[in-house]
Amino acid sequence: MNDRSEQLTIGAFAKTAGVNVETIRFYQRQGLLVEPEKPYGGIRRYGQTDVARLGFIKSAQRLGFSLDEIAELLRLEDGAHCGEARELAERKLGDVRSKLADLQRIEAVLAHLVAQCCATSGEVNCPLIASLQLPE
Amino acid sequence: MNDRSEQLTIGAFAKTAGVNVETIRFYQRQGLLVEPEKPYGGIRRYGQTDVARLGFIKSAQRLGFSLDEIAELLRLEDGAHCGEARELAERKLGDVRSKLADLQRIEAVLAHLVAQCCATSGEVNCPLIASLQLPE
DNA sequence: GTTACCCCTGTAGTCAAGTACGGAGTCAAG
DNA sequence: CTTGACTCCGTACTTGACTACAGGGGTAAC
Repeated sequence: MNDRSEQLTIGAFAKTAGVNVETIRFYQRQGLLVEPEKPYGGIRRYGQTDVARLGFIKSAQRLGFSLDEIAELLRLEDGAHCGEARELAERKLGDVRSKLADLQRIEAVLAHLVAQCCATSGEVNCPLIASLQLPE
Repeated sequence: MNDRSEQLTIGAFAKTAGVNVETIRFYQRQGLLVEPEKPYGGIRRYGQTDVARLGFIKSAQRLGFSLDEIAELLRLEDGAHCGEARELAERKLGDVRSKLADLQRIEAVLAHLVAQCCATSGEVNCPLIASLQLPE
């Protein structure tokens, strides 16, 4: 896109993204982030697309995606062939939707719990657990 | 409740819940599951409430809750005092809602991607990443 | 020109969450 | 009353995801 934004050293990149420098190197080794080529004897530089990509990794991770799964998600953009990408996307979409359903159930129960708490005191068995026989 | 259901050996319990026996023992050590007291020189038995509880643990885990967080959630039922429980529940509710928002964003983008894939071929930069500058 | 700060590469250590295993005991079937 | 499957308990190993560190080098400011 615009080369102008390729300003950040790895340290600045890490700070911007709120992660450890070592984490970036680790992701590079895992193939989640690309190491920009470095100028002769010089220092690698990072830009906004890298920051965005790392932000995405961290977000997906908070939702329980493993690094391997995230790598798959990322491969959707990194030029995977069309059919393959679509299939992958559909599978992930299924995953995501079932996670959504789980979370919504938990949300409902927690909200209920907050509302009911201190209101009822006769009940003993937790609605949280009771309502969470989720299908695998 | 009904003692009749306390039938399962740890092996049967594990099979029912779809986990490894060792995982159950591990959760007991971590305080996520209670070890039922065992009859003199005998074998411990597990019931439906244990199965449900374990199911809950696994569900919460798939959503990215750590075992420590799950332990907190479980403590909501296990006789935490009311105010404390409510506070915890509210905090978790916040977590859950932000996870929901993240997931919904991912869902939208994936769905879009599946729909668009093979339809457009001029675009290069991934909407997935572009749309996922989530606030921490 | 040396001090401070950051970069590069590689290897090793940590922490959470299991998973495996060895040795002894239990229990039901044949 | 022994055999096979299972339980109990403890300890050790593994995997995923970092995190730290050692040893070497560049560059910019003083």
